[in-house]
Amino acid sequence: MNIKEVAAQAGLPAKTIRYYEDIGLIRPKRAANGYRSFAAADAAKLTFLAHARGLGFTIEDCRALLALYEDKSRASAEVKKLAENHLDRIATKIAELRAMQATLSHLVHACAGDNRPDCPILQGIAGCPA
Amino acid sequence: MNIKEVAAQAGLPAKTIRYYEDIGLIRPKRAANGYRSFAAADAAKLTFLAHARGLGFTIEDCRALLALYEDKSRASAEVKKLAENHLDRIATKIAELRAMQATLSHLVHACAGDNRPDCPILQGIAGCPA
DNA sequence: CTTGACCTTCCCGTCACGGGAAGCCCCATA
DNA sequence: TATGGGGCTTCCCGTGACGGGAAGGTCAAG
Repeated sequence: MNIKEVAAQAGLPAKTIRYYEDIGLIRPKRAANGYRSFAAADAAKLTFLAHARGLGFTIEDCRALLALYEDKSRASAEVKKLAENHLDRIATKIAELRAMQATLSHLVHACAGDNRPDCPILQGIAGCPA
Repeated sequence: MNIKEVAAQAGLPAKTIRYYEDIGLIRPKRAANGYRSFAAADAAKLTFLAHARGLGFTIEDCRALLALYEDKSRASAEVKKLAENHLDRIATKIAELRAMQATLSHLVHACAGDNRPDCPILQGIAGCPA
């Protein structure tokens, strides 16, 4: 399987797959002409990576998850810890965004948005610490 | 006012202030010894920038907002448009994070987290497209 | 034989800075 | 006066996770 086909299967750009090889997440074999030759196991790893990245895990998290995925004897407690830490990060990020959203939508609501030069949004940004 | 003092006032690292000068957001004068010399107007701009960045605006948004802030004759409609676009981006980002959160917390809930080697989280990542 | 699609490596650009080196400058204290 | 310790300057590299694009090899079809 060449790179384009595995890319379509995994739902990743070819560039990303080359990058994943660069940083050691996958190790596809090479054909005689130098082309990467992906086995079914490579495709499965790439699909796994695509999903894990889609869930927002960092590359280093993905590296750890992939190692746990490959090593069937590992306990699931480690996986759960990684996932729970990531859930914490997601929750924190959502809270930050919601704070921004609250402040900003308040300012937008106070702004008439007409041709008057004085704008409550600008004044809010200038004066309000968040 | 030297850089450290204005940094404390604006709530920004000195490095960030130098960077903002590099990319043309501010233009502080220079003292005879080459030190940056910040006037009150510079401090106000930096405070404005710190708040706008705190609300999640990109640097280029901040550049536009700063121009509008400086140019008192501009209409507030432009500001409102920028802010509303940013609110859209925030809402989109929150939605993405919430989708990740939903999927992942579902998987975590299904995982006993004990010493058994088969982990629903790993299987979920391997099999589920998001 | 040529064309066009595919593949390769390599290098630079992204965004918004942070770290750290090398080297002035200024003030206070011994 | 020497010296020490900050503070200031510029400059360059690194971050995360790739994307764009150049230069060039390879393959299948017509």
